[in-house]
Order: sequence, then structure tokens, then C-alpha cells
Amino acid sequence: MISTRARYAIRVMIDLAENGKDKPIPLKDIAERQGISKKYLEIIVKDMVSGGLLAGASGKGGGYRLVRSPEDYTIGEIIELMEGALASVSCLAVASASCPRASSCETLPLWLEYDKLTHDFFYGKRLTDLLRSKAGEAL
Amino acid sequence: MISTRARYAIRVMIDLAENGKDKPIPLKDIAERQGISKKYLEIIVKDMVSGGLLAGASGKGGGYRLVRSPEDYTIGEIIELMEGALASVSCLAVASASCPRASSCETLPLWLEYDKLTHDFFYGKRLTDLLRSKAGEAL
DNA sequence: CATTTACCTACTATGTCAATAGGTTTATTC
DNA sequence: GAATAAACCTATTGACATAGTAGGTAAATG
Repeated sequence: MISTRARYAIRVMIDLAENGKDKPIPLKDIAERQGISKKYLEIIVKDMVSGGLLAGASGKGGGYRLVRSPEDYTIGEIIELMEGALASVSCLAVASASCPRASSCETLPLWLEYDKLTHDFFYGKRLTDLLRSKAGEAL
Repeated sequence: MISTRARYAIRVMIDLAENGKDKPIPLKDIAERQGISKKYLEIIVKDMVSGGLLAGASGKGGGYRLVRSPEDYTIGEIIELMEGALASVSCLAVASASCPRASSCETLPLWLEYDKLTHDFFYGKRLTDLLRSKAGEAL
């Protein structure tokens, strides 16, 4: 199940894409707009910075900004960064060769197929696909 | 992430489909074949019985058996029974109208789409699709 | 130099998951 | 009808992750 961490991270990205065109946005603003605890967001955003999704600027007038164009972020990379892995089944999350039954396991192919489905779905979605201001879409 | 409970449940179903053609199979045998703690399986199998997937027969010579043909079980229903829900995102797991932001949430459509993908995938798979003795398949 | 902001470390409450333990009931077989 | 083999039942535990809190330090700006 996709964690709150990952979902909040995506919402931060969306918020920045929509409100931070030019200047850095203070976390306080994002937290208020999104209705999320600022303290909790701090932890999440910290990982997003060290993971290379965002850049932070300290001091007055500081805040966070995207380091790439919204088009260049996939949802998959955001989830994977926040979750450690996108793996949907624990036998895949651990190094996949770790299960002694792997070679004869009748369910493994199912999990592999589902894992690929999930991977392709989320890496096929881009940040721009989630923006309110998407081109050619009705209100 | 799909739990051990659900994965074990599926393996029990496969084991029964392959070994319990006529007679009920004692849990002890399943546990040994699958290398899973019998005690833990007891809890899982109990829920499978009350959920209508299996039937148990007490006493000597007893055990568990499928109540339908393997073709008539979908993987989705097994997972959903064991997991409580197949929901992949917590905002969907709770009654979906519960989030006050739902109407304006920019991420909700993503989760709904993923949820449908997952649902269709697992309800499209049948127990027979996982059996070693599938027709027309090479060793 | 005061203010605003990011950044850092630690803690905690809650809950779930996987698993264990020990007992009771039910049915079969000898 | 007693021994046996099985399901069935209730409770508990240890480990871990998750979501969130608390309180402080460092950096940049006006």
C-alpha cells in the first residue's frame, strides 16, 4: 500500500509545480495549502532534497523549488525514493534471489508480472500529468 | 504491499488444487510441503474457511479441501479476503468519501486508476493460472 | 541584528504483521 | 469405547514501520 510519505511527497511536488514557477516556496505555505503538518513535511522534504528531487534555500526569502521541469519527473521515481522501493511483494523487496523456493515457486511469476505492471504504470506517469493546469482538459 | 497472509493463502489454495483432488488434506501436510509454520497457517486457514474459500473436516482422516473447482477462484478474491481490501492506497481503503479534499485532490485520479489496474489484474487471474500442471506449458 | 527560513536529532504513540503457545472439540479407526 | 488425528479456538508476544511531535541549530536576507 502506498504510504502517506509518498503521497505527501507527490502533493509537495504538485504544489511546487503550480506555485513555485520562479521563486522558492517556504514549507509553511505548502503545509498550509495542503493541510499537512509542517513538522511532518520537514522530514519528508529533507529526503526529497537529499534524493535530488528538490533544492532548499535557507534564510529569509528561502524555501524549496523543483530542480527540473515538471515534465522531467516521473511519479515512479518519487514513490521509489520515498518508499525505498516500489516493490509490491516482500519476496521481491528483499534481494530477489534470497528465497530458497524461488526456482520452484508457483506464485513468483504472478508477483513479477504485477511488479512490472506497477513499475510501468508509475514510471509512465509524469508530474505534469497530475497538474490542474493540464493542457486541453475541461474543468 | 501484498502481505504474507495473502501469499500463504494462495499457496495453500495451490497446494490443495494439486494434491487434494479427492480427499481432504491435513494442514500438517500442507505446512510441511510449503515450509510454512503450521500454527501460523491455522489462523490463515481459519479465515479462509469462514470466508468460504475452503471447507474443513475435523477428526481423523480430516483436513481441508476446496469447495469449488480451481477454475472458479480468482486470485483477487483470495487477496481481498485475506487483506480486508485490495486497496493500494489508504485514501481509498477508508470509505472513499471520507477525505474532505477528495473533490479537489489532484492525486486521487491517479490512485483510482492504479486501484482499477490492480483490481483488474488480480481478478483476471484464476487459481488454475498458477498451477504447475497448466495445460500447454513446457516444463 | 532581528527575522525567517531550512536543517538536524531525537523521541513517541499506535498499530500491524508474523509467529508462538496451549488448550478444546470433533470424528475416525482399531 | 479408548486412543488418535485432525480441526478449531483464545490469547499473547516481539519486532517493526508508520505517522507524527518536540525542540533546537545553522544560514541567509532585509
